[in-house]
Amino acid sequence: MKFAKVPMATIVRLSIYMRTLKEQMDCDVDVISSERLAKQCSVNPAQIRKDLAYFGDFGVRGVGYRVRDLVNQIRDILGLNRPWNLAMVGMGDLGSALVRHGNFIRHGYIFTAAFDIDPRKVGKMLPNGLVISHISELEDVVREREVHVGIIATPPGAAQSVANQLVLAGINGILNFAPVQIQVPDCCHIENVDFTIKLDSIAHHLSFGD
Amino acid sequence: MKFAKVPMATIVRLSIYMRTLKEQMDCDVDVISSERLAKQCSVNPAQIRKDLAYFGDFGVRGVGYRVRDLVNQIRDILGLNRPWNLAMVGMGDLGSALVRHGNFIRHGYIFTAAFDIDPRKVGKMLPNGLVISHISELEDVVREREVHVGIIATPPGAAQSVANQLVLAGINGILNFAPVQIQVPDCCHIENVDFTIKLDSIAHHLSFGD
DNA sequence: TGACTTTTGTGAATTTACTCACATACTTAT
DNA sequence: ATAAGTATGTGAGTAAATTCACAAAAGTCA
Repeated sequence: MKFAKVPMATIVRLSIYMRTLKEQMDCDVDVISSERLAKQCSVNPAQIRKDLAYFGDFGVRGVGYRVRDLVNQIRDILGLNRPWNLAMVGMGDLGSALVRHGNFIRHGYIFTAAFDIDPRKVGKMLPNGLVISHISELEDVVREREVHVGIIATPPGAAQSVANQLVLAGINGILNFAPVQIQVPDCCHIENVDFTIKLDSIAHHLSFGD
Repeated sequence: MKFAKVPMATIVRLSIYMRTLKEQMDCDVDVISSERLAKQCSVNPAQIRKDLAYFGDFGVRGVGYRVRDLVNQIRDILGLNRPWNLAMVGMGDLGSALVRHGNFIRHGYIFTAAFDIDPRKVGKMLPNGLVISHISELEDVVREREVHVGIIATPPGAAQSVANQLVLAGINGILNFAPVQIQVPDCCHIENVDFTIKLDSIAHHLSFGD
């Protein structure tokens, strides 16, 4: 195992590898080569081997990688071998859809809180049993329910203020769906999910080729 | 204006610059320096100047950039000076929320079609007047309504098949919300929106610091 | 007009990331 | 036991992206 600085891009790719490996597991594939995995993930085989080499020797020469073992290794590398509690802030169309979306559960993430500023929504129970809290209670509820990651799905204008409150409540990880650039202190890691930016890339591509 | 190869990352940043510049316009800011814009976008000022320099000289030395002009310039660079028609495939929770979401409209994108495989959903009219079509009609409807970009919000298992149909219908741009790696021919540009991957990055970060 | 301030545009330096190519190690078959 | 066949792990080479640092250009004010 080495201790060189790991590129951020490697971490992202590890997630992709894990997802693809899980699919393979479902198809009863026991062992996979970097070449085959690479094809499925649309990356270079050497890239995969190098990405994994940052963290140890997980393969068997002449054979490949044992799928189940590698999934577990990557799970450990990413820190997914423990529960992570999420809080959704902003229960509009998008926020509600995301909370209901099975994808978070499937990957081991659990919503333990949901907030909205609209008093009419507060108190309502979601299909998963979660009750919506008012945003004024954010700090208390976040601490009480040990929320690790805050998800922002508010209108753009409210996003920065919500982020501030989350940071104040001790949150160090934010997933932001609001289409604004949010400023957070260094202690807090923020990731943006911004589909209009992705659409813009597509528009550019359609307009001007590569 | 130069003709060097433009990094993909530059295109993504241009979207971010444009969004931030629009916010500034709303605050009646006429002129902005690369330094100030950089701070708001959390990038290096030289990065901004270099990104813009790929496409021309848009600034005034000693002054900065005229906000309104720069927004227009970036709009042209990204190919957003024309309408783009979208089709949503998969009208579950997420797909429905996205179609209702104001963010696409605000950026000039228009949904001209929506598809689902569930016969009970077909024929229903959405708030914006759009009627859901059955996925079997995808090719015809896509051509008829001149859809430019297909958005996939189906369950993972259906995503690849939907992508194939979209490509067959002549679509060259896909925005994929399904958490699977989709293979498309080179003629088609695909962007993935994958929030569990982003969450994994956050989990890693929370577990192991930087 | 000319000195001073500001901020762009950009070549050069640096940092970061990716790919190649091959020695190494493991399996299988004879 | 040995040779043949595969696929990993990695040093070296390549490519790409970012940041630095400063000359050039525009504005301001005496």
